[in-house]
Amino acid sequence: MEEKEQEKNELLKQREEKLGKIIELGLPAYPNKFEWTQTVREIVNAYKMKSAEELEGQPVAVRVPGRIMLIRDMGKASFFHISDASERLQVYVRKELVPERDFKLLKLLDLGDHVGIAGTLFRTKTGELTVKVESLHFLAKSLLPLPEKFHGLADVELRHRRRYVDLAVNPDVKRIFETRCAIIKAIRRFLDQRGYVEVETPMLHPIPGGALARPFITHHNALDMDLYLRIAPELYLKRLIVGGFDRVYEVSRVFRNEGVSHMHNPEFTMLEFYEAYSCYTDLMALTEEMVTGIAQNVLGKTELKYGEELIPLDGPWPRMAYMEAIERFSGLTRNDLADEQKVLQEALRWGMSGAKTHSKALDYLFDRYVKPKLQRPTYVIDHPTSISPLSKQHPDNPAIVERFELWIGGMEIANGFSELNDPVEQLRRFEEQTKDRTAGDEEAHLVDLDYIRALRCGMPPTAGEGVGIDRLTMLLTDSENIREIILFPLLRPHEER
RNA sequence: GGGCCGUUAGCUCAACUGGCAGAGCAACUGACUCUUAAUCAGUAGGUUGUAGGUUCGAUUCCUACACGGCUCACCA
Repeated sequence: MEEKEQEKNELLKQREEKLGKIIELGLPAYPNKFEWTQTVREIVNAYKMKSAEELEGQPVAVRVPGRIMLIRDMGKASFFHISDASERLQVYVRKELVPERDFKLLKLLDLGDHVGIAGTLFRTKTGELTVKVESLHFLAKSLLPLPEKFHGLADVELRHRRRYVDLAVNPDVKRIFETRCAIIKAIRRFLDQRGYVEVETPMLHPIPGGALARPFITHHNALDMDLYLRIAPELYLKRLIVGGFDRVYEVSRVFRNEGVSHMHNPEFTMLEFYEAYSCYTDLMALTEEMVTGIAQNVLGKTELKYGEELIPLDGPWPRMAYMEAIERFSGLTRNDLADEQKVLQEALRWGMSGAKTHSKALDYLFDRYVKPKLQRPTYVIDHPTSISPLSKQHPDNPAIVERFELWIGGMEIANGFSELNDPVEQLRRFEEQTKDRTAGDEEAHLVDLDYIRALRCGMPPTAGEGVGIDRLTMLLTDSENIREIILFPLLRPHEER
């Protein structure tokens, strides 16, 4: 059994032997520190435009760490590339130019090893920016080989299971996550400038609320109580509005115990923000400014390429009432849509499963007919009250609410509304939801009596909004699968071999 | 959860109708002091996802299972 293991890991054994020889050279196996002055990316950015003559006239000394990605050994001289997972830099080692021990070290290096390079910049005769090495420093060994230098790691499953390898060999992957970071930073900057306060509210909820979704259940031992991983921070943020934080936001993880797909990961990141003394039209204007601002900031332009589509973000973004949108794209008349039987039939014809209510069936038709058409930024507004238990009704029509969804590239990017602040009406809505739940709708909202108490204390007129950071990132990085923009997406565990 | 497709060397992929499991890269040995996926000569590397079945013989056909991709259903 053990012999078999050893045979299996021949590549591992070879590299362990090389590490042994490196130790024999008197070098530490895992040194603590390399004093560096520049990163690979800094060097490439700063000197990529400098000519050979400029580099020769004013020699640039560098000390740069990196991982070996490619070796071209020619006996008494050797070229290799080091990488910081963003950029690559060529390095040239010549036997007569480095200490004897460094040259011996060179022969013991493998693809994937971390090294520190000290030397000066020059250009080879083919024009590539290169470091002429004066000393070579061993930093850490890669005992397992990196994937092939040309194709890299292509297997999607392995890329996501072993993100560390994916990142190391595929520079575009690191770029996507840098863009994700830039998006979140731009959002914070945008809201901070407008007087928003960033807050943190509980992730462990005694009553899950703020969205229509099934929660994850967990348990607190000392208190012996079940808790739910939050499905939305909404109800806590509005409690803060009651308390006098007029503008709050939270960027954080929410958890929904639903299916997994190219658009859904069980944990994902939401921005939610609430602003007192505003209504939903104010937030539509704000969102337009924020999203175009982020695109400008992150991409340097306001036109997106998403899959086959070219999507200009220029405003003003059209607003389309929910019922009118269904009418327009389904070809059904207003009277048809008012007829519960007709709507149910139409939805079942499309493949809706199980018994559903009139409004659920309408929403189904919306997904089927309208959603794919909403490539350019569009606000769908004024949803039915029955599917919006936390939104405020129109003053002149209680059947619909002051709500909007922002659709771009066929994806729902944001959802906002004027917040319902009437505790009596809110309790009535919760009780409606309870009926749905009794009828078998596991996603229906639960009654949160403490939230009702908060509303009774008086919440000012307020508008609030949630933005799916993952979807926004997909849009801005032209990613079709949510797993491309989540570092460690949920996967079934796989037996290690 | 349903349907379709996939899983072969460390990585990327071949293998016709069932007939000795192959290449490139990586690795190893050697040559090479400006290379660009360096080149040249040689070597080694496999329980073909797992478990059964059919067959003289299975990477190939059948069944089940595991994991993944696409898609449909539900959700953001």
